[in-house]
Amino acid sequence: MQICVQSWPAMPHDDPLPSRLSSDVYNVLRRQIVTGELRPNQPLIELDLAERLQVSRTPVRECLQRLAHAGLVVPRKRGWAVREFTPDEIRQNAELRMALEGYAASLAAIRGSPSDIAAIVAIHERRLTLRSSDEEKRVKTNRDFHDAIMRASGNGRLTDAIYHSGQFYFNAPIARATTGEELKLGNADHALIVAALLKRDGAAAERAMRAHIQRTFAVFWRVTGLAEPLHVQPR
Amino acid sequence: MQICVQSWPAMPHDDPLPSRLSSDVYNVLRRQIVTGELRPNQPLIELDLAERLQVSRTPVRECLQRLAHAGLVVPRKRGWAVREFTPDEIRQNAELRMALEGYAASLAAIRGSPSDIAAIVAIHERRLTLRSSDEEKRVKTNRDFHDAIMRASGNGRLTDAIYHSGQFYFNAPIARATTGEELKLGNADHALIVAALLKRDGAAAERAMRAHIQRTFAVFWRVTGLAEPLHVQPR
DNA sequence: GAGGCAAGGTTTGTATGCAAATTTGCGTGC
DNA sequence: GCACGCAAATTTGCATACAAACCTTGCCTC
Repeated sequence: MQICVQSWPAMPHDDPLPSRLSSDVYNVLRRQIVTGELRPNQPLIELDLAERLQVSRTPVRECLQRLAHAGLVVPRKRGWAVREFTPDEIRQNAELRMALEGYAASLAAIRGSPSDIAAIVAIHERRLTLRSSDEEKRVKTNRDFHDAIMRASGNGRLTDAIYHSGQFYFNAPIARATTGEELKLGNADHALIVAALLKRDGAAAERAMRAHIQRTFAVFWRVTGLAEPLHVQPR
Repeated sequence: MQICVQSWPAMPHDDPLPSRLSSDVYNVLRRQIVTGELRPNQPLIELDLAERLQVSRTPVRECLQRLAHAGLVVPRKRGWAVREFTPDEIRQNAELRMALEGYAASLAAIRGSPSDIAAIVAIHERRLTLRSSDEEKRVKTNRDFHDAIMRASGNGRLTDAIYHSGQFYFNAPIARATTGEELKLGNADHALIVAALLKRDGAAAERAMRAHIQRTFAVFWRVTGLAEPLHVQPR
């Protein structure tokens, strides 16, 4: 087969099983769902997908099972369709991220090794020197920053869950928005998080991370023009 | 086919796709993994499973994809094996639950409807009247209690994530152990959570829930005889 | 002209076929 | 007795086959 893996915006949690076709199919379909190339509620016809990707139905079906488990695809009476995310579900996901990344930040502050913390600080400082025009680098260092904190938490399950939740931001037109303005605003928030980490103050780190994610999503609603659901602010 | 669905301890998040064979297979295999009937690291031979369950390899393969995505099964160079959970991974999962259920409790306190809260209180009080010998009812009301809080959080994504994480507690011999002593200690913890919910104090509810889960796992280590990993206490 | 029924075409859900790749077992040589 | 290597037997990964369920469409009837 010749699944055309053109270069695309790096995405977290690509899931390559050791040399298995269904894994390539998974990554391609996930990207197409997540970027909106496959529209919400669009029915997914196995044979169509198989022909487009030059594989048989078998890997496609296996991949659909995983997408369904990931929550990106929903079962219909017959077959599958791309899941549609309502604004409320996006809010719910933001809250999920606040729970997970907030806790990760708290663990990082408490038990991250000195070199873990140093790595986070380094990423933060590198980020401060970026020219505002270099969007790609900003996206990357932002991800690096959050990744480094997760890693410092010393909890792989938590990290997995965060990656998982990350699959939900991107649904058209979310991808563009979350990589756009949000990133310009982040530095002040990041500085607060870094300060808490350096003080080894878990509670402060958790608060700062939650506030950061919440602010990010406030931007998101504005940029996308979606109506912000009520109760984004839990406390 | 005649997958023998004998009565088993109720498990969260049975995942029945609308009338699909692979879904029954999924629930059976998940249970067998989680109860230890299928041992950690045991290779899963497709044809074996298919014959045991009286289905063909196709639904088995699809089900394995979902189990892999759930993290209960890991890919080998060739085929799959039951994932082995180390004590450290179990600790990580406990922390994940603390993050998720703690946040759910906080949301429930802040925005749960009066009837949501009343339902939680009712479950708690029913639970107080149970005879300690009635183990099955205790297990059930415990689950009801946690479920009701999740529901009161008004966040389905969070709820899903909690259910998901729930798949990991039970690995032999966990299931039996968690129905024993833990439950006796639970009532006092539950009372603290209920009090915070009634006061609509999100931060207190979150603290109480985290402490409850942590205590549960402290019991777990003792009962199972596994070595408790360091750093269970994050603050 | 509208509604219902039926027939045909899709599309799925499951089963099976086939070749490749890995593992197992045995024999041989050291 | 141990190690190495070759061959046979599993067992997978992918493809395809087949029947049942479903949807569409067109025709017939009222």
